[in-house]
Amino acid sequence: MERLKNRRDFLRLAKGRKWITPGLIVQAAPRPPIGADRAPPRCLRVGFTVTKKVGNAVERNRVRRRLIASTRALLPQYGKCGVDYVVIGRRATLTRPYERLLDDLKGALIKLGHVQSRTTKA
RNA sequence: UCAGAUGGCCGGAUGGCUGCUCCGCUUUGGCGGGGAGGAAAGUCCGGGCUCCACGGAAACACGGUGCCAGGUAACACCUGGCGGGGGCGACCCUAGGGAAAGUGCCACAGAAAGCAAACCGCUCUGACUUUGGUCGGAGUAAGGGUGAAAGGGUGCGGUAAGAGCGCACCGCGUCUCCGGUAACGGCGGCGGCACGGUAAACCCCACCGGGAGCAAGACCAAAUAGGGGCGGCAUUUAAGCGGUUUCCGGCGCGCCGCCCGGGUAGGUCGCGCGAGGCGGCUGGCGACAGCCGUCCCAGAUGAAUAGUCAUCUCCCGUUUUUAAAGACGGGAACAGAACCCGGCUUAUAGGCCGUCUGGCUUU
RNA sequence: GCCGCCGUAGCUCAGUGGCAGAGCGCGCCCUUGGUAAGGGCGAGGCCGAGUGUUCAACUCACUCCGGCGGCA
Repeated sequence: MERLKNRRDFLRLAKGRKWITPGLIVQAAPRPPIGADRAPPRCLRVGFTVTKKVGNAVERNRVRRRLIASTRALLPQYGKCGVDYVVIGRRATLTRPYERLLDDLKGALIKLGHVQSRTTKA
C-alpha cells in the first residue's frame, strides 16, 4: 500500500467523490494515466489529512495512527485497484470505538465503490 | 492531632495478537536489539557548531545588565551573604548603582509643590473707634485646612507667642576607630537640618554585545538560463564591503593564463561520544569541582516510538453487607524529539519521601 | 527555525502618565400626513489576563493568553 505525500495529489483528490461518516471522511478519485517510463506503482494508494482543528500534536498523531491502522485492516479487501483514497480525521476519530471506526470506513468504501462504478458506467 | 512552611522524587505495571521506525546479522523466509519529556512547549536569555571579507584597533551610536562574594564554557541562571519589606514563627518577596553633573514632571486640591514662602491663625504693638471691632507695623510657624508628599519625629525645657532656640532618645549627614575579602554592620565624637519624590522619565557611571541561523552549510545530480572558479600582474580609476567615523590590512574593477561548472523542497551528509548518564571517594556551609569505576542511551522528514484485548494498581459513582470485602459502570494529568547543550518561564491528575514552624491534648 | 505587529463601546478606530473618546450602530424626543435625511438627549467599557514601578497606569516594565503578518 503506497502513501500519498504530494500536495498535488491531495488537491486532485479534493475534487473527487467524498463520503462523510461520524468517525471519518473518505475522498476517492481514479488515478490519472501516467508516463510509461515511470515504474508501475502499487495497486492501492492512500493519504491522510488531520488538520489543526482536531486538536494538539498528541491528539493529531493519535488520530492519524488510528486511521492508518483501520485502513491497513480494510483497504486491501474493500478498496478498488487504480483508485486513490484520502482519509480525513475528525474530532470524533479520537474517541470513537474502534469497531465503529472500522464500520465507518467499510461503509464509506462500499458507498464510494458504488458511486465510482456508476460514474464509470455512465 | 490540627494548621502551615520548605526541599526532592515518580509520572501507571505486566502479558498476548497485529503493526511502525532505526541499527546489526542473514540461508532474503526472517531473527535479535534500541525507540520521547520533565517540561520535548513558549522562544525570554547564555553557549557550541556553520556561513557571511566585520580580519584587527579606537571612538560614537544602539541594545542589554546593575548590592557583595563565589560557582560556571557562559548567562538576565545558581549558591552563600548584606540591605529593605511582610509573617507569632518555620519562611517568603525584593530591576537593590547614581537625585550634591544637568534637564523634565509632580494633575486636582491647597496660601505655597521646590525656592522657600505665609491663607485662616498666634503674640507684642501703633492709630482710629459707635467699646463690638477696623486698618497698619514687627515677630512666628506650634495649631487648622489641602494633598501621595508641606523643609526632620516624639517628649521636656524655654518664650510675649513661638521656633533645633536648648536638652534626651530616634532618624539624617559627616569624621575617626573596630569587625568583615566585600556589600555592610557596630562603638564613639561632631553638625543642628542645610539635602522632598520620580532614573520600569531623559540621563550619568561601570561592565557586556559583529550579523545571520541546521530551511545554517557541504556534496551528488534532471530540465532551463548564460556565466563561474583558480593563479599571476596592476594597487585606486567607480558604486560598494551587514549602524556611523577614523587608522592599518584586505575584497571588489581591469588585463593575461589555466580550468569547467551553475543548483530547482530530488537525493546523501551535517546527525548523534556529549560542558553525557549512573555509582563511589575527596574538598567545600553550598552552588560546584577533582579523581576512580562503569554504561553507550531515539534519529523520523506527509515525519516512527503504535492499534487492540486481558489482568493488576489508583480514584469516583451506584449497589449488597453490621463491617471487612465483593459486583457493575466510568475515569487515570500536562503533553510528542526535528542540530545540540546550560538556564528561565508557562502547563501538569494523582502519589511518595525528608526537614522545619505554630497551636491543642497527653505523659 | 527566526522575526514583527495588534487586542479600547455591538462594529471600525483615536487616545502616550492624572478626563476614557470619535464615527457608524442602538433607545427616546423633535421635525413630517408618514418614512428617510436632519436636530436634541441618553445608555452602553473592571482598555485581552496577571504581577510590578509610581502618589497615580489604557499609557511604563516583565510574564502569560489570543489573533494577524513576514523571511528563508
